Amino acid sequence: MTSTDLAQPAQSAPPSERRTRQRQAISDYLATIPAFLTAQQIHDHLRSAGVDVSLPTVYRTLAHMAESGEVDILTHEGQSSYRRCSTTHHHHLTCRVCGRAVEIADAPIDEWIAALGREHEYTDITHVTELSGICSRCANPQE
Amino acid sequence: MTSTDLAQPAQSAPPSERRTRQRQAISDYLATIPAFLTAQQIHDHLRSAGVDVSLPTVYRTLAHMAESGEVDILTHEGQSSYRRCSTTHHHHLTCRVCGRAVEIADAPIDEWIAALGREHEYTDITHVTELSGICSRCANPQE
DNA sequence: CTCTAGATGATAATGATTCTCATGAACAAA
DNA sequence: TTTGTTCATGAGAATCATTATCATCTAGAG
Repeated sequence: MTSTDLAQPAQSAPPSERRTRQRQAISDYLATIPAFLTAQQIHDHLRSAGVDVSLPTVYRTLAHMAESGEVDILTHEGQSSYRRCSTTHHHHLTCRVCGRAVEIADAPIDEWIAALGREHEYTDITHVTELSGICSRCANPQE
Repeated sequence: MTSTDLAQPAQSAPPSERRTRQRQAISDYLATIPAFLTAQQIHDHLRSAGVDVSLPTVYRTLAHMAESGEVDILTHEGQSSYRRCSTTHHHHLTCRVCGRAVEIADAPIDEWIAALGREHEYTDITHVTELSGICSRCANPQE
């Protein structure tokens, strides 16, 4: 942590990111699910699908994926949920019943935010917007 | 919850809400602070100000106040923070450095949301928007 | 095949929040 | 003012998601 850290050979090594059975399984599973899931739910599914993976590994993998932008994190009542996502800035409209979510671009908000920044003299503004509703499928179950 | 709820004697008893020393102290303190504070922070302040109050009571009181709309709850990294607020629907622009927050009305967003609902066939949409930035005071500390 | 850094699993630790339950105190009524 | 009912409080334990520890394993380079 001092300025005399060992001189790394050419700074060449971005922490290697090994492809393991567990990471592959988690990533594959998320690729098929369009809803937000908790680490527990992901773990439960993989176990019942015969994939032997520990809960800490699920958390560690999700943390990695979140860091690299592969998943979004949504926090609700003190619990985090995860969902694969695109990498551009966007929001989610999540169904409160089934968890199905659609991604929403945020163009109209950006202008509004820029104006607020000027008005209140805040700089470097970031925003988190989460939308939830009832999707058509859950609103009309018998259709 | 059904249409045959018990006929309350004149519907006269809204759970009584006693005014206690502890609740008064918490409420008074929040009235003076324009930033989001954790239950811990509130508890610490009150204790060091000589108010004898337990942490569970702080949590209980904040829960009551949140239910009645007297405070807003902001969740960050699994921790909740609380701040007195006005009762109309609004958002916050919070300083990432000092926590100072300003309330923002949300008019422009409502229309956008209504349009999204129609487009994706989601009904009954609610939204949470949190904005954070750097306030002018923290951006220019020596001024 | 060997080597080694990074990955994993079992387990314990952490930390915010909530619950339990015996005791204390508002406040309405006498 | 005194009493009685009921809600509020405090101390401590319980919960529960998440993270840390550490010995063991393994992907992938050479």
